[in-house]
Amino acid sequence: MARDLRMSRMLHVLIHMDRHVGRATSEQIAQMISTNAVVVRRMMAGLRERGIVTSEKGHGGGWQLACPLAKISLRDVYEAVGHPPLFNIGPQADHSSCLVEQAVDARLDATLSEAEARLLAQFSTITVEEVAQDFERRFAESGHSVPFQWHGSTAQ
Amino acid sequence: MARDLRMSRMLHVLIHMDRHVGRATSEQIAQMISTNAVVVRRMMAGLRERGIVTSEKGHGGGWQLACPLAKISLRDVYEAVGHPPLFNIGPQADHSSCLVEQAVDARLDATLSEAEARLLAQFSTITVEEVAQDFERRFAESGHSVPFQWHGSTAQ
DNA sequence: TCATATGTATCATTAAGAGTTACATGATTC
DNA sequence: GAATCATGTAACTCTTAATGATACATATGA
Repeated sequence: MARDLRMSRMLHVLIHMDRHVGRATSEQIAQMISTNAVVVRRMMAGLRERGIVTSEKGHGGGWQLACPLAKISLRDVYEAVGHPPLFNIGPQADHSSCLVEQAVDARLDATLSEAEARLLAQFSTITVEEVAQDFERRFAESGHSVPFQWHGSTAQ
Repeated sequence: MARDLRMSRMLHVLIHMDRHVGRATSEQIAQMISTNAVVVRRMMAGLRERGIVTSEKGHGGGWQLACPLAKISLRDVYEAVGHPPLFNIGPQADHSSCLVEQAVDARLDATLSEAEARLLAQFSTITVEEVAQDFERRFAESGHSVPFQWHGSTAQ
């Protein structure tokens, strides 16, 4: 399929939970990000394992933030969704006996690894709280009366 | 499928052509990199458009390098294979009306764009000739008598 | 006990790279 | 100029990983 959307989607959900909904069920979160409740549980399970959210079963259950957004970096979220491969390009995974291919793969691997380390370091410097403040700036500048909109958010 | 292998494969081919085979048909190149001749033509067509190789039809035809490896950077090869998407992660392509999602996507886009610019700049600093020399170092250290091996390379 | 919600296994769908087949076109050799 | 060789390209299929969907078990609260 296209790109891995999990990190983007989880950031979206975390900010909504902090600024708007508080506790939310998988079904409600699925509507926020236009997907299925099972997909939400799969992604949120990773966040729970990292201590970012908690879950409760049964009546009144659902998902809840376990720490302030200022304590969560983009890297935390990236790791929580299973640190999917960052790059879409690269050498073949299996090793070849061809020395030319080995040299090419080693160079590409080294270059991409360095870029990956830099990008992850950058992710570490950005908190979800900062992104939430980005949103609030956009809201203030938009003149909208309601900061959130998703399918069903006004009908309920 | 997994990752985009075109850049890696074309680097492999360019070094083989320069150091070993000179002119080669699509079928011969396909054997070098264990694939199909049509796949080779698709990739090599991009290199030809950028002036990196030339092609000739008919008897004695095939592909030939059009410039020294020292004049070709990894970025040239990346562009030649159609500058495929660098990253496997990122926001959705289509824009949302949700301001939270817009803020998240803008942050991710900005961070990834910066990382992309840095990586492409790094690609620009590396020539294919340097990678070919990496290979020659490996060959010298390996003690092998034949620097190249691929399916059929010794039987023919 | 029943309704609600997570937990999870299993399968279907989708998109993009890669692989394949078929055939047209051009170039060389005889 | 006919046969052969090679590229050029359209039109498929195959494969893989992310995503979507269904079914059902388990736990919790009313």
